[in-house]
Parts: sequence; structure tokens; C-alpha cells
Amino acid sequence: MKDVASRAGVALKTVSRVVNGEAGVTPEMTKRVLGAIDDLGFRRNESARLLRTGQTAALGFIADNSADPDQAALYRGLEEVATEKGFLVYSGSTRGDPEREERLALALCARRVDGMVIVPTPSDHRYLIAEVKAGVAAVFVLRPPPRIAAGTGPGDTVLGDAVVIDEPGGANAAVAHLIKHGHRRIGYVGGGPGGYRSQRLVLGYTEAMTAAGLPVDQTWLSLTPGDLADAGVTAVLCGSRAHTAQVLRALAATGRARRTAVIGFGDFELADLMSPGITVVSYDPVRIGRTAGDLLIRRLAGDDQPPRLVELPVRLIPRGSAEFSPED
Amino acid sequence: MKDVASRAGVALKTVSRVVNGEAGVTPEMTKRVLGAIDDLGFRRNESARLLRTGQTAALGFIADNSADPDQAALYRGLEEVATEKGFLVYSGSTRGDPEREERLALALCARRVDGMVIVPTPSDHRYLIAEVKAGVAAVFVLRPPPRIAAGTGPGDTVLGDAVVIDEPGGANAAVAHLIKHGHRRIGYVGGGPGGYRSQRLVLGYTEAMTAAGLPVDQTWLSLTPGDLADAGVTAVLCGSRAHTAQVLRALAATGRARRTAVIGFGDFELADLMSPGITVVSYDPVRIGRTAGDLLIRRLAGDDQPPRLVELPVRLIPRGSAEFSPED
DNA sequence: CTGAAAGCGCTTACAG
DNA sequence: CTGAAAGCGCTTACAG
Repeated sequence: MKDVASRAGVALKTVSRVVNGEAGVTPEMTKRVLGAIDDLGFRRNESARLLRTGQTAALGFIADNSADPDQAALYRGLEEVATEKGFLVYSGSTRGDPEREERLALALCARRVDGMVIVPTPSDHRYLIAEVKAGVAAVFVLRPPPRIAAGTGPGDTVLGDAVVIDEPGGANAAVAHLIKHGHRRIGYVGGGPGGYRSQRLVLGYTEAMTAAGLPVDQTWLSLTPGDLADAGVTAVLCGSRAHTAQVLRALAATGRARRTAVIGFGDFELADLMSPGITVVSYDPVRIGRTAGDLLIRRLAGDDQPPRLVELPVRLIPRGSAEFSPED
Repeated sequence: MKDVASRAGVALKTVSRVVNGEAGVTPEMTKRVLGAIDDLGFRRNESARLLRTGQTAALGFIADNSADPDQAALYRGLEEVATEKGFLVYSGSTRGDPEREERLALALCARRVDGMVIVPTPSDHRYLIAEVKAGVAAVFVLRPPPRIAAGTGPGDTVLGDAVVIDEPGGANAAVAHLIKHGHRRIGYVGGGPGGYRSQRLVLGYTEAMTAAGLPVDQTWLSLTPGDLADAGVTAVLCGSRAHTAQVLRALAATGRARRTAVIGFGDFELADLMSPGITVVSYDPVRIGRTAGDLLIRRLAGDDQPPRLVELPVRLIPRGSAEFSPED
């Protein structure tokens, strides 16, 4: 910019004015500056501008695994609203490692992102307190961050808004659907009982069983795909796409594919073309990202209401794998 | 930092030294500075540091559609090498729109990313010439950028390295496989003939047919899923996962699912559990991203050899949908 | 071992 | 309408 100024024989400020399209520059001057810009191949350094103006117009996205289809779609949703509002977005992933999450988040904060959308690892996120206090907004997706017991405060601290899926509602609908088709012994294959999603799915499952007056055998709630053959259940709810795949493989291997009802949590391509078609509880991951982006940007605009937990709806899609009655 | 210095009663430089862990500061001084940092909640502004040192340690990734599983996996590969080498990465997507690509790429350049990995839209990329000249490295993935006829130069300009999949080899292997199983009339369902991938798949297809001395009916090369019933082919090569899905749906709808051999380009989850299992040509998208990242970083390190086109290998995975003989 | 000055590339607030 | 100075938050190169 200095070079441009001296080549055009004007002051730095005039170049700045031209570059920013500010009014009040003689056409002749403008032309001279533009000429110099062209000769020198000048391109304004946005980072320098942002430093001076104190903005960054950048967001961060911290995934668990960026290759996961849900998270990729989620990212797409975030990106849409970010682009719309003029933000660029940094992204990275943790692979579930709390240390990587902390490193990444702090690196983003050090670059002064305005806010971050985080798929949180199961850790305490204490490291974020200082950053949030310093003004970085955080929105958590898929899982809320664990509440942090404040050392000195009056209660628990919540670091930011969260956008999650309505797992309880989905599991409830799935199990009720199975019950309606005559199933009474229904298993659940999902993550360990510690996981957030798993807990919530089991919650919905239990609600539906209780509402129908059916007893729940605790062993049904911690099944692995390998257990299915001997578990005595006539139907299974799978906690994630990966579990659905494992369950289908196990059932195919033992020849029970058409005798065990299956509902998967999370839709997938070609689920309709399997035989039977796989009934799923479906949700819209792009919308999670968009919602998170909206919340984040609202916070950046100054909204300082208490942190919100947004639960996105799910939908049961019957395709055949769950719509038959048990044989016994 | 100024505040920290004055609170600790030392010079700015001393704070800088402590923050950077430079040797040669009295333990007592260090303690005083650290105390002030803690009191003030100071966090170094990385952007300012990078401005001063003239680096950015940032890369850009421009996807076509970040929700596409291949591109999400590709991104993951890029991210791995970026993280390893201390780069942060900005990303965004174009949805195939050349204007969005240009806007995004220029925005990244304005923030002075060191380099970019781009899934190019079908446009001329002329806008990149100035940036590349200014020192931004570009690596193209999945498709190479169109060559740009230089207005004044001696020939064509190539803007950067490219990493692509061996589509010809994959199609060749797939078609040879079908021929081996007795098929002589083989169709192709893929993108329009203009697309890069499509052209290359048809190339490999033709090679294999020619090598076997089989005639190629041109109508076989521009089939749509709806045409399959009357096309008179006994086997189909599908150009992408999306096309594979369309073909499988069309075959299922007309009851030809078990009478037409199918090979898909691009593997997908549960392909093995369909009936029959879907035979595919598989490639590793994570590796594309890693390779692109390696090339990019090598360029940043000063490698100025002529642009390279890297072709990543594919592998045929037989699963049943292609391993039977035609009925006629 | 410590510090005062200059500068990265830009903008802001003020004079002319 | 145009410009000289100061400053964003940091580091570099040089003195003490």
C-alpha cells in the first residue's frame, strides 16, 4: 500500500480511500491509484485491516471427526449461514481427544475468532472459561458440554448454547412403533451407557415401554451385535448408523435378518433399497449446523440471554424392517 | 501486552520474551510477568504476531459440496497433514458455482493463506493467475483446473499440482471384470460427456472393450437409469455413488435387480449387505486429501518443480452384483 | 539480562 | 478533496 502510494504519488490515506471505495476522491486521482495498484499487483492484506479494526469476521468449527457424514452435513449448514453473514470459517477435528480439542480451541481463540461451534469431547472444558469470559462465543452441537461446577460461583457454569437432536423423542417413537406391531421384547444396541446420546435414547425407550406397561429387562439395554442371536428379543433399536451397520451384519451372518425387526437411529443412503428396507429415525444434520450458526451470530450481535438448549425434531421413516409382527 | 508490561513494571520486550519462552530472563522477572498475565487474563493475539512475522500458517480448502462424503473424507486427510505441520485451515464450499469459488478463493488470498486445496468448478480460473504469481500455492483435487491459454506466454499455464483418482484404470478393471464374467453388452451411467471424471471413465471403458475385441454401441455410453430396461445391456458401470443409487433404484423398480450386473464407482457403507452385495471400484478419499496436503506443503517449502498430476490408485471389490454371467 | 525504537500493513481521527 | 501522524498488538534489530 505504501508502494502503491509512492508510485501514484499520493498519500497512503488516499490509496486506502480508493481501495475502500470511499467517496470524495477526484476521478483523476482514483485513476492514478488504480493504475499503480494494477502495475504493482497490489492486493490488500485483509488480516492487517482486521487487526486494525479489531474485528476478525472468522468463526471456528471443531468436529469430532470431519469425515463423519452427520458432521460434514452439519458443517455445511454452519458454512451457509457464515457465508451469508460474511464470516470465514476455520475448522479442525479432535478425533474425540480432549487434548486435541483444547489445543485446537485455544489456537482458534489465539487467532481471535469471533465464535466457535464445537462437537464437544467428553471432558470438562474448564479451559474455555477464560476464553468465554474474554468474549468468544461458543455453541455446542450434538452434545452439550458437561456443566462446570464453578469453584467460587453460586452454581454451575454453562459455557454456551447447545443444539442437540431429540433422541428421547426418536427412541420413544421407534419403540412405540415396534410395540404397535406386536413386539414386546425389544433390545437396544448403542454406545456405552455413559454416552449422552445413548442415555437419551434409553430414556425414550424406557418411556415408551413403560407407557405400554411392558417390563424392561436390563440386559436388553446393553446388547452388542453378537448378543442378538441369544438375547431373546424380537426387535432392536440401533443407536447410530455405525451400530445399525453392525447389527445388520450380525443378523445377516446368523440368518436372522428377516426375523428380527430393526430400526436405525440416523438415515442413510440406499436404506430403502436394502431388503427389507431399513426403517429409521431420521434427523436433519444440515439444520443442526444452520441453527448453531444462527445462535452463534445472534450472540455476536449482543444477545446475552441465558444459554439455550435447542432440541431438533426427528422423524420416523418406516421402510419394512420394523413393520412386521414377531413370529412367536 | 502493553498492559501486562506496565502492570509488571517491565518493558514490552520482556513480556514478549516470557510469552515466547525465550531464554535469558531472570526467574524473578518471569514470575512478575506471569503474575501480571494471570491477573489481566492476557492471551497473545496470534494474528498480530503473524502479521509482524509475515507468516500466516493457514491453508484454505475450497470444496464443491462439503457434505459430500468423498470431500469430507478428503478434508479430513488434508486436516491431518495440516495439523501435523502446524497449519490451521479455513474451508468453504462453492456448490459448483464459479462465482462463489472466485469470491471464496480471493477472500482466502486476502487473508494471506499460504496455500489452498481446491475442488475446482468447471470455469477458467483466470482469476487465480495473479494470486499464484504473488506466491499462493494451489493444489487441485478430484479434477485438474482447466489449462489457461496464456495471453502472451509461450503456451498454456498450469496453476498448480493436481491429485486425481485413476478413473481410466478403474473403469478398465471394472469392464474387464464384467467381460471375464461373460458380458458383452455393457452400459455406462454417469455424468454428461463433458465431465472430467465421466470422460476418463469412458476412456477406460473403451480401452477394455477394445482390448477384448468387443464393439461399443455409442448409445451405451449415454444411458440414464430410466433407459436401462430397454437398452439391451446386461451390465452397467455407474460413474458415481449417486449414479449407483439411481441405477439400483431403477433396476429394483423394473424387477431387473438380479438380472443386470452392476459395478459402482465409489464404495459406500453397507454395499456388502445389499442383496446382491454391490461390486465397486474403491478409492481412498482420505489419501487424496493427505497427498494434496503433502504437495502443498512441499511447495510452501520451496519446491518449484513443474506442476505434477498425481493419479491415485483404485481397487475393484467384488461383492456379487457383477460376478454372474448374463442369461442370454 | 533488559529496554527504547521502528515496523508488519492497514485504518482512525484529525488537520489542512 | 487530500494528507501527516498515531495506533491495532505484536516482533525484530539494535543498544545499553
